Amino acid sequence: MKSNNPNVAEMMNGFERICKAKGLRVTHQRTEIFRALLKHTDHPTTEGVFQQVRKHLKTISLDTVYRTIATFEEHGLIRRVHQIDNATRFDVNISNHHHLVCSRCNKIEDFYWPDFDRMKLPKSTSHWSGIEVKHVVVNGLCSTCKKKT
Amino acid sequence: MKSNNPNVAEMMNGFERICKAKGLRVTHQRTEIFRALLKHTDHPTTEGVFQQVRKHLKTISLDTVYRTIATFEEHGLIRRVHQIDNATRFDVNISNHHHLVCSRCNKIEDFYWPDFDRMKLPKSTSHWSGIEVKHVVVNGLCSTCKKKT
DNA sequence: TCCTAAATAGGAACTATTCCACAATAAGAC
DNA sequence: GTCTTATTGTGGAATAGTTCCTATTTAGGA
Repeated sequence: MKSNNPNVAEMMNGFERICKAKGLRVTHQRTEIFRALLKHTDHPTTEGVFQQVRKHLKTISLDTVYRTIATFEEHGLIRRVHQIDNATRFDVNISNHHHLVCSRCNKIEDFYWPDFDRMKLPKSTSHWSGIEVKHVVVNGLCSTCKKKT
Repeated sequence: MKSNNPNVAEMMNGFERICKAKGLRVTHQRTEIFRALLKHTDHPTTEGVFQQVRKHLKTISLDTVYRTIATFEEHGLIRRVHQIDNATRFDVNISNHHHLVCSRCNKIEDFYWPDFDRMKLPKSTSHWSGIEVKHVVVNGLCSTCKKKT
């Protein structure tokens, strides 16, 4: 069983179904953008997706890719990779710790998890080397935002 | 024992020591920037650090903060919070999975870790709610970069 | 105290991203 | 097939985060 890419055709069907269910028009552009995202599981940048899609749809505009990706994100079809906003953030705390990130206000809170720290990575990661840090990121609502709900 | 902020004065001494050991000049600016980072454990942005430092050092330039932070990062004094580069990246893979990030080429590879997925978060995170995703990020060298070493 | 390489200030430049307005297009309901 | 309306292309302009450039300043060794 291929884990990453079980069946592009099937996923594309799913995509159409979801679009219709959400009242999103299934346009050529959206289809191609989604297909590009399915095909390139290496977490491309928006620019990268644009380059890919342009191979099939010469007239696509970068703005459309941005807009479409934002739409997909809103509807939970894709997710942005562990990034909070566009600003780089820093950490003086070099000790082993992990992060809770508030989905609403972007606040980051540290937490400790020794049970996790003791765990060994699965075998499937052994082709990588020089692993210094393993780090858990959890998304949720911080106590302040929770109250405001 | 206060875990985050054991003793600012002591940390500042450590800071000077490390700078000297590494041949870094202990400038006013660096000192203030490091102090600001120690004081604000909420993972500020560079802009945030700049604002803080400016309270004490009116003439500091934003660029200095950027350069200094980069220097600190190079020398392992601080660490950037789970972010790869400035481009937003996406993920169609909504299933539970985790990321290996190459410290050299920024490649992201997915891996699976069911043992981790089954774990329950520690009690210290229970004041947060609506936690949908917990996600491991591992930094290391991908097999391609490993060969080039 | 003097000297020199390292570091800084300030502003310009660059990059990723978003926004805009409006005409042209095309999806999907009928 | 027709109609309505969401979506797209265009191209430029705005924004935000970050980096670059150069003249000037300064830390720290001699």
